[in-house]
Amino acid sequence: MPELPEVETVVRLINKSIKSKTISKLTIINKKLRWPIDPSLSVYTKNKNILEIYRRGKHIVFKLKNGYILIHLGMTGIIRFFKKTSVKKIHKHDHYEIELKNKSILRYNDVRKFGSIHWAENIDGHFLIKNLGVEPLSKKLNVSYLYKIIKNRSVSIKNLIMNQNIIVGVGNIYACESLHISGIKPQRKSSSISTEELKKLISNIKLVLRKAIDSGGTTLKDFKKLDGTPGYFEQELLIYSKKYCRCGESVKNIKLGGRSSFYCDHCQK
DNA sequence: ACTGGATCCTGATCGC
DNA sequence: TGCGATCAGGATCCAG
Repeated sequence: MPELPEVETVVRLINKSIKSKTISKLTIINKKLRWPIDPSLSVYTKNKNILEIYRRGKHIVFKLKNGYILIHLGMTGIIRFFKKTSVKKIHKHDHYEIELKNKSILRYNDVRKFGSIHWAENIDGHFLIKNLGVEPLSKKLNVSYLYKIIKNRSVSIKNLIMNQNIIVGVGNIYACESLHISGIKPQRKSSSISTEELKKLISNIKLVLRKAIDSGGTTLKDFKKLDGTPGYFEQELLIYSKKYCRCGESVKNIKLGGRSSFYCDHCQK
């Protein structure tokens, strides 16, 4: 489910929803995730104040006084928010929950178990964070930064912009969309991209992500619901999962790095 | 150092 | 209707 805009939306909604800033307890329901959940998380977070909740790449970060909770949603991670009094039943794929002082609860559910939760005393040194690339919506993503990287790379440009060590937050859908709008075929070798094309690509990555955040903000209101299978940005997609391009040409779907890659032979060079 | 492919897991959907 | 194959918005690990 989650690329940068979805994670950003979830973070904003959590910030908006939670009234109490104190964690009363963190309970592990099923520790089997991408990495087994460290039981110490419950100890470190008990009765701690939340100083800040923010996003880094596709990670959700809870900053506490004594360290950080790092949450990744994987493919199918969902965070539900509810009052303790209204919900008690544990659902099949629930993995942990964070209870706040005022009895509201954030509960994590993940069908495919590709998500994760970690404790980090020092976030910058954490193995999931330390090698992350630049935030795409920041000024750090610019032509000179990316040109230095692409000029010596033979990997496809789509896989390159999805590489979290280079740019964070861009996943399969938004990679396809950005390349489509930029008129670039996803399978092109990174080194073959001209500076003109790169300039276009960078500004379109930013554009697509911003638009998706905007629409996520208005349509993802029901993220509390477990069945909140998101359809938010879907209506705005131009190429991902489409049969036909706007130009009328049928859309091609090839595998790159094992992922479906949609493009239009006519509109993308 | 870089690259493509296999891999983790469950459930929905597709084709026969 | 049933059943196996395929696919899913992620990212790590591993061999070459």
